[in-house]
Amino acid sequence: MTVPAASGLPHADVGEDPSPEAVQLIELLFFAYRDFTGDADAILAEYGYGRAHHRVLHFITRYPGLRVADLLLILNITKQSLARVLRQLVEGDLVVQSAGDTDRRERRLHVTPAGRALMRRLVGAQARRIKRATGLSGNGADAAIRRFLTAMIEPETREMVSTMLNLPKLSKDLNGELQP
Amino acid sequence: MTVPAASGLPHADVGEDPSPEAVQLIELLFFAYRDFTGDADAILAEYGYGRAHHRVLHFITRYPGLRVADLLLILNITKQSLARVLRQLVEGDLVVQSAGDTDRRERRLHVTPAGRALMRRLVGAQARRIKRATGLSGNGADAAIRRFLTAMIEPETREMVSTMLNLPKLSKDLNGELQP
DNA sequence: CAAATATGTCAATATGACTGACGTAAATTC
DNA sequence: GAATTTACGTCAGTCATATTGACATATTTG
Repeated sequence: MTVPAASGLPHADVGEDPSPEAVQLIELLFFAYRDFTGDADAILAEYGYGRAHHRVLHFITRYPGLRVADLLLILNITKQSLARVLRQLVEGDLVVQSAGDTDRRERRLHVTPAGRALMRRLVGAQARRIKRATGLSGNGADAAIRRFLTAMIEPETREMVSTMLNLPKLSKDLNGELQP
Repeated sequence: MTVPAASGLPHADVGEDPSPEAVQLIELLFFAYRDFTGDADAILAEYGYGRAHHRVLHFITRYPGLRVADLLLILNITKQSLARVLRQLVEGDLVVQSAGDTDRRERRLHVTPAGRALMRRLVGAQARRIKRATGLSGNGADAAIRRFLTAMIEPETREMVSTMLNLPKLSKDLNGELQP
């Protein structure tokens, strides 16, 4: 398989110096990510939701018992931005909130069966595309791709992602929930 | 190097079935793309531009002499959406328009020196991140990553990207411009 | 009890996208 | 040469997602 953006566009020209390989990857990332999110967008549109809802639903599904503050850290948005999306998910009965066990100010977030059903559809669509892509990428490509994407993440963010659920407070609580 | 999202989050849970590897890549894609665009966002903010301007500037830089219609196809947006962004780029003297040689209805788009300067900064920042990431991904990872990202693109889009500048009309005109 | 924390909410604003309708100039077709 | 099509622009209204800033409420903690 050849690389479209290169094979088809012999006369491309980006400034002076920058490495053509990097520029190629910049374009591939743009198109790949756009179509990747497109899978989910189409499904979400049926429900009247958008990407923001997807992201929230995803992380609540992935890390049940997540608090609002955790979501804000993960998504890197303001609570005002989150509020509307989260309210709609709760109103749509995809997510439920409950006061924290030890700290009743906290709103622990959980996905309802309906939310799980939607997530299955979304993950299904996106996983299908990813499976196809990794399948076409050759043997052992999987690890290389994971390393690449991981290295693309801002070190700070990377650390946040990896350590977030290990933070004393959150980890303690989550373990309590997940290993009862 | 380990994979944060996996190593740090042993208790993750997404629905029932979906392959953990795919789910992991879904998350990595989210964070990787967010931080990747973040590089450019920070620079663009200095100029009062946004991602939309970046995309337009990128493709005009990459394919000089592009027509408005081509941009609409590439970006998959409406002309009304493009109009404001393009107008701002022209007003900001980053892009110039000129009537087509053979068809004077066309607006052939070109980047000005100022536009090139901005693009150099943007590409520089993004290329740096990509270089770092590919560098950390091991030998031969480059090809695997390109194949993966290419395969992630919707086949239709993929074809569009690869053939667009080979279309009789555009290819002819562009060749005339690029190989005078 | 006072202070800090977790969350919610009101209000105003920006960006980037959309639909629909209409206009204009130039090329193409009959 | 008139009619149609094409390339592009523009006006108007809307929506989704995000922002900043200010303030409210409940609960925990020192």
